[in-house]
Amino acid sequence: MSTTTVSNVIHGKTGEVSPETEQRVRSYLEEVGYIPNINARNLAANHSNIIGVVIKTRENHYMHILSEPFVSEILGGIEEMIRKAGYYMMLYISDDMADILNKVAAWNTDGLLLFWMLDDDALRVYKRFRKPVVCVDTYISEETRAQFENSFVNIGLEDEAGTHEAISYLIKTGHRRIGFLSDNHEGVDLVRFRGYRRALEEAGIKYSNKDFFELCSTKGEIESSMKKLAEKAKKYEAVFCCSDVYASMLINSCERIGISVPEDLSVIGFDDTFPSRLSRPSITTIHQDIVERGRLSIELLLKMIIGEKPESDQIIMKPKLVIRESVKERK
Amino acid sequence: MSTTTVSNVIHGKTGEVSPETEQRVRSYLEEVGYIPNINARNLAANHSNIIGVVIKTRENHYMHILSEPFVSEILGGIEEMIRKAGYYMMLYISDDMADILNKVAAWNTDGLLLFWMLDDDALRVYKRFRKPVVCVDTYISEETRAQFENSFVNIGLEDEAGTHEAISYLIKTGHRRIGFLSDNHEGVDLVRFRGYRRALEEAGIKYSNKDFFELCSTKGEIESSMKKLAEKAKKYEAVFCCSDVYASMLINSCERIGISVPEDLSVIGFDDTFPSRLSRPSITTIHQDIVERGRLSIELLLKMIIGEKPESDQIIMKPKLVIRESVKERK
DNA sequence: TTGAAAGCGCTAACAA
DNA sequence: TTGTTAGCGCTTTCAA
Repeated sequence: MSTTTVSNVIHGKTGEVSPETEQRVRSYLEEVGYIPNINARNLAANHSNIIGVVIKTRENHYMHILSEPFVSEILGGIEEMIRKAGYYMMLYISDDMADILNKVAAWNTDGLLLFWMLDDDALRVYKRFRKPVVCVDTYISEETRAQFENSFVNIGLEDEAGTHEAISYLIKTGHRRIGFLSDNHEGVDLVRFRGYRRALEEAGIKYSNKDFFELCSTKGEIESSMKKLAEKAKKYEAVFCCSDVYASMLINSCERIGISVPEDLSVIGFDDTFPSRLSRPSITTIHQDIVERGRLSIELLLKMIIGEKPESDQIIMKPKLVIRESVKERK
Repeated sequence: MSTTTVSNVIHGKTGEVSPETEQRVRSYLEEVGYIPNINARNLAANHSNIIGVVIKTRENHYMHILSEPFVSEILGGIEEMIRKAGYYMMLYISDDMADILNKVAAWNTDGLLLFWMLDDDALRVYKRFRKPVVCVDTYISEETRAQFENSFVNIGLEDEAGTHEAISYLIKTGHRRIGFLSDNHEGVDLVRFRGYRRALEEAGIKYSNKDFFELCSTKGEIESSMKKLAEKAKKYEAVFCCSDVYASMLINSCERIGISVPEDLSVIGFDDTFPSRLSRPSITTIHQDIVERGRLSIELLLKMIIGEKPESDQIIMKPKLVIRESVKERK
């Protein structure tokens, strides 16, 4: 009963082992309560069965990134998929690229899922890592993508079109003074902003910088910031919010100062996360299938890990408008 | 420049290395961009720098456990603490004890954080693991605790007293027909139920089995189940809910069938998670410092990992009532 | 202060 | 079909 034989039955390579031996080995394993040492296995096999999930955060955000409904929902899909495939998930949360790069290199996981990374940061990670990488919500140029040597897929969303649809719907239902609420002006939110601008332009509605409702989302300031924006909303007929949570918070702030939603102000959200259904009025929003997107990203990553080349290095999912109660038709 | 020397400077044992050599080693490390291989290190040193976080789930729950506000908030505190201490977090989510036991043994993490585990399941894990364990929200008998050989701390909450306070408050504000809403009847919720019963008894209010609002929280059924409970609530003056999310959902269901909160029905939640502030009316609830509890649990675990014996094997935190808008004084 | 060497538990190539 | 053996990259003991 040599190590090879034992190793073989452990890994189910029973074609190479006689049934009797296999049985013998199995009962022995059972008897001693054998548990493989994962570190040793990983070291020898040069893989880890770990998928690293990297989330780049902003410092001093008003809530921990794991509490963001979008994040917790997509992580749910991701975690489940990883677990069911027999892999382990390791979370790297950080706002520091150098830190991320080190951890990624040290652990040498089998694959990496990158959230909200900038174009060239994603590339830096890959240069260091040189194993399969899937990006979520990264706007990445074709030239950059080409440098990933087929070990890369970006899985995104039609943010521009989705926002355009939302704004067009507002315009169609009689709104003209429409604000755009966000806490930043880059990445995903920037693209959504473009969709907003395009919809306005197409309807011949002038945009002014004032129409950008810039929320300060840091810890001590978000409430007061939202309060100010609610005041400002008095002059508007509708506000598009870059997340359902912000939409929900805006509705509350408005109701508190006597602006009734949707009677006085229409509010529209994005993502169709849990809060949009929990809010009252429930929130009209742009739906995306978050859990499915999480699952799909892992599915793709897993395929690359076993050596399959992805069919395309970019998958862009389509969101769609879900009409609930927070938008009112105006004459 | 031998391996030992290099290893010594990496680990800061510079007492054993001459300054010149140290400098030489450091610049070499810098030059080649040295990154330690974590698996090799762990194998040799027989530790992992990983803290395992085990969450035992119920199958077919209406939302992924990571999306539960309580879970995501406490994980936020946990993740942050683990990261800042230079450790890594590995999540094991499962509803199967055998599975959990195997993973725990295979990975041989430095410590384990156990969520909502039953008394003897926690002990089984320890018997297998034999390293520091911290339990969160586990009701565990003194005899069981004694078997953990000082490598154990339970960090709980005064669930009974908290609920008692909530119910007493309802009674004081003029409510008598008070329901208790939960989706199970064990562990934490069972203890809360006892607090509810005690408060009723002390006020001389009779309890009937009908006063237990049992929510079916599985995927396809939660909405209809909540709807039924809202109907049932017509006969009540107040309902205590075992979570803020349920309180929020109940409020919505009630409003939809014309029961106004708090005018017709008072609703009280538990935990003081984000939804209690996001709801309208905002929810009167029992506050607990969730993030702090997460941090504290890791702090204790870390201490045990470096060999300190915990001062006590049980830390029970105190919740407190937060009065918001969902309870109305009745004459 | 430095270096040589054993060994952590496993995989996999190769030999028998 | 089974067994032997050389690493995987690191830590640590012991000798120089």
